[in-house]
Amino acid sequence: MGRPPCCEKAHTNKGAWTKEEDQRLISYIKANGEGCWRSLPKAAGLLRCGKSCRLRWINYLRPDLKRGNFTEEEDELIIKLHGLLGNKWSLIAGRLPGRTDNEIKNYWNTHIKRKLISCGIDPQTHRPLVGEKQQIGIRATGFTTYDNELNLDLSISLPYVQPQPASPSIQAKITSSTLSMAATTTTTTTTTTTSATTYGQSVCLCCHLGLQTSEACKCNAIQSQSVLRYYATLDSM
DNA sequence: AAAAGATACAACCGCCTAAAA
DNA sequence: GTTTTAGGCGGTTGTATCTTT
Repeated sequence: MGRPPCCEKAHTNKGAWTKEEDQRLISYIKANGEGCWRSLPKAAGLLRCGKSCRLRWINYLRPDLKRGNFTEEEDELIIKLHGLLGNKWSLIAGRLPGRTDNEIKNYWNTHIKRKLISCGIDPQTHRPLVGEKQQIGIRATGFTTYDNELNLDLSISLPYVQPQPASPSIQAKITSSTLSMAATTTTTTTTTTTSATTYGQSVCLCCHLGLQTSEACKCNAIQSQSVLRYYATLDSM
């Protein structure tokens, strides 16, 4: 009973992929597209399990991968998204075209973590490390600055759509979205920054977390800054 | 120049959920 | 309804490469 396994574990290769294996995988997916990883290894003539093929393709072979160093903008966006989402690497990767969750996770652990710690910021909580407050700037809003390099100002927003007369059905759709984040990055915010009034009543992350009384709550000061912001409608709470 | 230590990242592991048998 | 696996995810490890001593 149950599904048969996709491969015999004893007869699958492990470890680093060879160029030949890569080539087989690429050719197969080019010809047949991504699909059933379960049947792919056999069909492509690979002695690998489907899971391994999927990982190799997604993290390394996909043609739309960016590779190369992360830009300052990407750094900043990762930090902001991490502050909002935590270790949800796949969600973070979804906001960085051409980057994979694995790549971002590695980058976070090897670069950004250290960068934050050196700034006196706890990489998990995004709050000042104990006894480090004097080393960093604390803005009047209550948000921390990273030696004036990074802005962790966070709020939640719905994806931007062209403003148009809202029909009742559209309004219903909009308000039913749950904590959907704006598809805006620091590289695209110049044209897609969403104001708090785009979809009616929205609240910032602080409100969402029940921290309305916090100094960090800036619901009333969200009008026109071209930084990444997130909003969620009250209906979605 | 060699050894030791630090860093970067590809790949694996284990867990969870949904789907197939 | 139950069992088993695929697919997806985050955490961790192994190892090649780089830097420091």
